Amino acid sequence: MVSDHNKVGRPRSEEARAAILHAVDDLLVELGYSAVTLKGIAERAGVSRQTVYRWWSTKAEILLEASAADARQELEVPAHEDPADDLAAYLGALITFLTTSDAGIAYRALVGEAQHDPAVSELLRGSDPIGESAAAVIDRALPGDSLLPSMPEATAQLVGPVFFWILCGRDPHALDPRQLAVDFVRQAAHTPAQA
Amino acid sequence: MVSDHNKVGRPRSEEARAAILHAVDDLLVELGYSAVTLKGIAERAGVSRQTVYRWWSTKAEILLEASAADARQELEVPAHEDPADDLAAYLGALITFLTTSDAGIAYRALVGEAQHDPAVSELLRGSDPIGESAAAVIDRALPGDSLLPSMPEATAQLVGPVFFWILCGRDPHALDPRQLAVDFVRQAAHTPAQA
Amino acid sequence: MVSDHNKVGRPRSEEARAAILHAVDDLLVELGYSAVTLKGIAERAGVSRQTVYRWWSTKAEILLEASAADARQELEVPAHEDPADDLAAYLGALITFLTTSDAGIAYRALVGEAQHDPAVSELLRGSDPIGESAAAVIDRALPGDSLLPSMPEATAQLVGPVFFWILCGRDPHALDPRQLAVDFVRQAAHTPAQA
Amino acid sequence: MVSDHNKVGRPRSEEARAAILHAVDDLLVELGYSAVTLKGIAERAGVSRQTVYRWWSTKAEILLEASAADARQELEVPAHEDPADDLAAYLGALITFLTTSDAGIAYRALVGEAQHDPAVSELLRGSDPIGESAAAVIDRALPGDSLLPSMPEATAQLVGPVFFWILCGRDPHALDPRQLAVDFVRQAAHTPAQA
DNA sequence: ATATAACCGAGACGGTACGTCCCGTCTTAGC
DNA sequence: GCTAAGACGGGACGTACCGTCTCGGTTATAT
Repeated sequence: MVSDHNKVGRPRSEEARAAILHAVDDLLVELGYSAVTLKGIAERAGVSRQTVYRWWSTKAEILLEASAADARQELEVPAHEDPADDLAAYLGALITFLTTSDAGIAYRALVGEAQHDPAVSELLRGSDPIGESAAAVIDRALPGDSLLPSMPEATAQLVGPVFFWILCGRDPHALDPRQLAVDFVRQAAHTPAQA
Repeated sequence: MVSDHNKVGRPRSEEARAAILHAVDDLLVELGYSAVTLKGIAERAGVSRQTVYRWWSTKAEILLEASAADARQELEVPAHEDPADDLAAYLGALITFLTTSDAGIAYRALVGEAQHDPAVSELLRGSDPIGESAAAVIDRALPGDSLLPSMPEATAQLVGPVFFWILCGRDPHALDPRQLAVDFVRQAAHTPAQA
Repeated sequence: MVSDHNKVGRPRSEEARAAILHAVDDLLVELGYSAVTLKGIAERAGVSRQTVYRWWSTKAEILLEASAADARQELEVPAHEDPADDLAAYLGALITFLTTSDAGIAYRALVGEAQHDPAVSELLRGSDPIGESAAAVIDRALPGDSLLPSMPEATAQLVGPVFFWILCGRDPHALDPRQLAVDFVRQAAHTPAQA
Repeated sequence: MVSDHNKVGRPRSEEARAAILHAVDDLLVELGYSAVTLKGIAERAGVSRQTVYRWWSTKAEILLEASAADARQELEVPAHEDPADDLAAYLGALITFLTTSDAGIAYRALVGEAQHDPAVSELLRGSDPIGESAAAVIDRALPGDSLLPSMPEATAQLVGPVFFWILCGRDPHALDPRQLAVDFVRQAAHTPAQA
């Protein structure tokens, strides 16, 4: 099969899809999450409202699709030899992501919405750029470690402080990624195997 | 000063105030944050819409006033002799607060809204039950510690993992407060004094 | 052109339009002008409020559209041979219109509103059932008369007394259309041609 | 009796009364009838809302009290020898009153309101500056005339054309008071005595 | 002198309509 | 069958004014 549309009738407009994803990105930055409306997205994208509804149900879904790939990419950091350096670089990237990146603003908005709306919470559970990137970097920096059996908790211990700090609206410049990384390494090193 | 109203004109109705705060609490639990409306609050409270607007600007403000005292109270835990026990008990209370308490649901909704709305973020910065309670319990469990110079960061390290875990919608039963407390104590014990 | 809608998008609902016009008519008679509200019209018509606002700006506009055709029809009277009879029949119809007809009540309400609101005044100037019908009947009863150069003033002289009498709330049964018609004919007969 | 208040308790404040009457006059001219509110009157007068409600029920009542005396005075015109001159002078004053005088604007607003509200209609029937002034001037210009038995109708015939013309929003400069007066005199002269 | 009574201002109260915005759905015509 | 356009019923928004009420305070007469 050479095409995956329904084979009958007009195919889905790829231009419309892209226009919508760009529009939602732009509007989020310009107006903030709560001022983004499906009506506004459609108008900005030069697309009819029905076309948006045909492919997505909520603005959260559109936003997730528009930002997920960017998020994943922005949280990939080059490797460092020293584990603490590696983790510190990652935490620095995480701080930048959560505070200044468009995709990060989208991500925070989605986490925020998830606190009000179980559907968004479910959506997010299927797409967890922070958890995945943190697991990857821990695995790289501290390979073969006894942490692995409890990796999800370890990722929470790594990113949790930064996440809490920023979502509570504190000044991100007061955070010291290197210190956090060092603390994490020390703590992890002594964690006994969970056999 | 014994009364804080303007002393001229009809005094504010304490009944209306209480009815509104109760209504917003009830509605949050029944309908969820995004389905709570100022109109609905007024109707549930048996109060005119204007009376709500006279004293609050947004549902976030009402919700904060309705839940702040409860939150503070629910995050106070009895002391334990062993520092790790003390911190573990606190983290257990925090998990319960964030996942099952009405005030905790309100708090999560507010943190969520703060990601969309800078005004709510500002509001929350002035009322931080988790940060305050965490600082208090650290100070109690690890007194005179070298942590004190960087207490805000220390609180983030203590509560961050739990906060991240729950706000991302993961299963709270998978968390082990005791293990998190032990990790925190070990990490704190080796933190060098910050000159 | 066979249809006057924009030809793109869903066409205007003729049912909604008719329901609104009927509703405003009914409500005017039941409640009186000042108790008619756009909200009430929409509810009575079983229509959303926005649908009313989409097509009209004020209740005056709706009322005018709802009553103009009726007014015009009610002020057409069969011809009489004798000019005084013709004019008297017209004045009788005018009295009935202004005091008992639904369209007449609407018309009086609009003239009343025009005293408060220049927009309504402007609206009425573009739709003047009394002036037009009076001009027609004068032209029919006293054809080729020297009145024609000053027809608007002549119509005012014909209908003015009735109009004043009724709008000031006096008893319409005390009016004698025949006498007024005779007076008007005599006065008109002697009016010199206006060169 | 030297004072007509209840003789016990604080007497009515004459300053408040005057301030209210001035305020309603000013506001009518500045904003137009429909934008005049009891709230606005009270604020402009520097008076509490309750004080207004204590003495008047509606803005129509206040407006009537504020303008009736002025209306009566503005419609008194010096006598002329020639009856047609006398009536023409009166009609000129009437046109000026209805189109440019503050009291006349108030009067038109009240007549307008009377078309919506029977209470205002009743109110006006008890205070009819145009009818009274017209009757007086007819009696003066055409004394002992056979018109007297039907004076109310005669006043309607005199003022009706002007009243209709202006309330329908036509250009008052197009009116010729002298011509109207002449027509009225001719018509009246031939009216047979009403047995 | 001191009640008592009616007034006054200020301003909160429940209520209701305003006009606007967005929701999600629908009904067209056109491609 | 998808698309753009746009009307539809619905409902919350925040504001304004309604008429009423409850305060503290003022100014009279009547004891």
